[in-house]
Amino acid sequence: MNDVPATRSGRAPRGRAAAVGLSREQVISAAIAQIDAKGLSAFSLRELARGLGVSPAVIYWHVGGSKEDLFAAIAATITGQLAAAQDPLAPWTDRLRQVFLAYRASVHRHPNVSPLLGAQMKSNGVANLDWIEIVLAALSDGGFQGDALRNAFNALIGGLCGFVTVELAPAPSSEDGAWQDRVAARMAEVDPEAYPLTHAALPELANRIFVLRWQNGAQVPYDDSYTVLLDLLIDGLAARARSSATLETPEPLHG
Amino acid sequence: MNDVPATRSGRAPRGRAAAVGLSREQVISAAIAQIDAKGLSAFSLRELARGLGVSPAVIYWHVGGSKEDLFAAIAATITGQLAAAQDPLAPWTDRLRQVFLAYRASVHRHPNVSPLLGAQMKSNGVANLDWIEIVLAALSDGGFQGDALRNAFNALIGGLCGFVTVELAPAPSSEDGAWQDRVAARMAEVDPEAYPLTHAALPELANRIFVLRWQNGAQVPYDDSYTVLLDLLIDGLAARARSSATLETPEPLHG
DNA sequence: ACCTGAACACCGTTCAAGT
DNA sequence: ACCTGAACACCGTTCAAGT
Repeated sequence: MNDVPATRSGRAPRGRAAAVGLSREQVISAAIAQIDAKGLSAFSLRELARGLGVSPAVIYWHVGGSKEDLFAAIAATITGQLAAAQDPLAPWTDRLRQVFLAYRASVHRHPNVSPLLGAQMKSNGVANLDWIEIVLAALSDGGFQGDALRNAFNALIGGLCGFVTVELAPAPSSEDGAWQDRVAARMAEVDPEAYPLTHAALPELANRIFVLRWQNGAQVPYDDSYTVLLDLLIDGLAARARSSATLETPEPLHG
Repeated sequence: MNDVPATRSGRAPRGRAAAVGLSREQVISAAIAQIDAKGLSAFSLRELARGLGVSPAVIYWHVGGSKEDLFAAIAATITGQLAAAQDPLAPWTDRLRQVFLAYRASVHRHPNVSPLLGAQMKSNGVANLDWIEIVLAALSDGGFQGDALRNAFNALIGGLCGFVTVELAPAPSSEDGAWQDRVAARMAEVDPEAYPLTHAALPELANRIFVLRWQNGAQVPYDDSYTVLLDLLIDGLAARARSSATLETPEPLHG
């Protein structure tokens, strides 16, 4: 509603503070920058403070609580602008498609942050209401109510956000060539008698399917697989919506 | 093939070692037990060593490398028996259903370990080949080849394993009632003007859908939502399989 | 209001040394 | 072969104290 204050209190900093002049937003975006650069496992509050040229205690003052709170704030920042790229006049199926394509795109902009989104509930809890409202509205327009609405919502969020989480699961400490080599070597040794299909698929699928890969979705993105998943879900929901006027207990006709 | 050795070398331990007599398997299952009991964030190698009454260095000796290697071993243990409950004579759609129901069930047996499965690639890499072979064989029987096979495989694994990962995403440090209260309070304050559908859905959906919840799938499991996701995917794949004899470049008719 | 500096109780990992 | 004990370089978090 009002101007975003540059400092936590909204007043101009004075004295020694002016020389540092840190805001909560700056702390958060510095944290994102460090995670982008070095990976989540290399990130620490002390390293963040060092990068900002500041005492470790400062982080706590600005962001409050604990490391978990900072992570939650980061997650909220990244999923904060999902509602923007949304055409409210499009058919409900298209709106779902848009929103979940936007979700994946925004996570791919900061792949190292990904574990904070799908795999930590505290970050989940902050997620913005606009996004939820869009998904609920679309499903509602599709005729989903009650249990059917709940299950459709969960299947979409769980399946699609989950896909992105798995896609961007961090590999062992960045640039650990030894691990990549070992994975590749193990794949070369797959027994063609015991695992004929896996063996046959390897030349074409190695490093391009989950489980049989040594790089994650930041290096080898799964765009078309995600599209297939999205289509399967949305087409399936649309088919169910068509097949029954109301998907849950129908309203009484004269009530 | 041969007997599982009680010690790393396969020989009986002598001297001081006999009094401790630790095996790699014992270390791993002790680790799983501790994670089950206290959660992944409370787990540490030193705490594990303390629980075993042993020096921290022992863990490294048995499991090799680093904490990541122990985590990978834990993941492999948990996903290790997926192939067992499998009926190879069932239709390919049923085989897929069985395997992914078994996957979720086995992760739910150790919900606190869940982040190691979906959200860490090193654990992924070890996953057992039997499982992959089953999924590839089923899809192959369904007629999928080439890119269609790859995308179907990724959509299934990413969507379904991802769902379970999100479902079991750990909540803030166990028993943090303050956080749960704050989430519940925030939900009660949702503006009915700005978010009409979210507001209307809250009484029925609070704590039963992703994002708007304060407990994870270990306390509030999403069985039916998972079933819906599984049906959407398998039914969708079956429909695509029917609609085209071969899904990829067809074999020449007289080759 | 915003920041420093020191302190506390922990980590993961390595390595010489024991038996 | 298997284990101990000590050591190193780090953490997250808190708190009195400064301006």
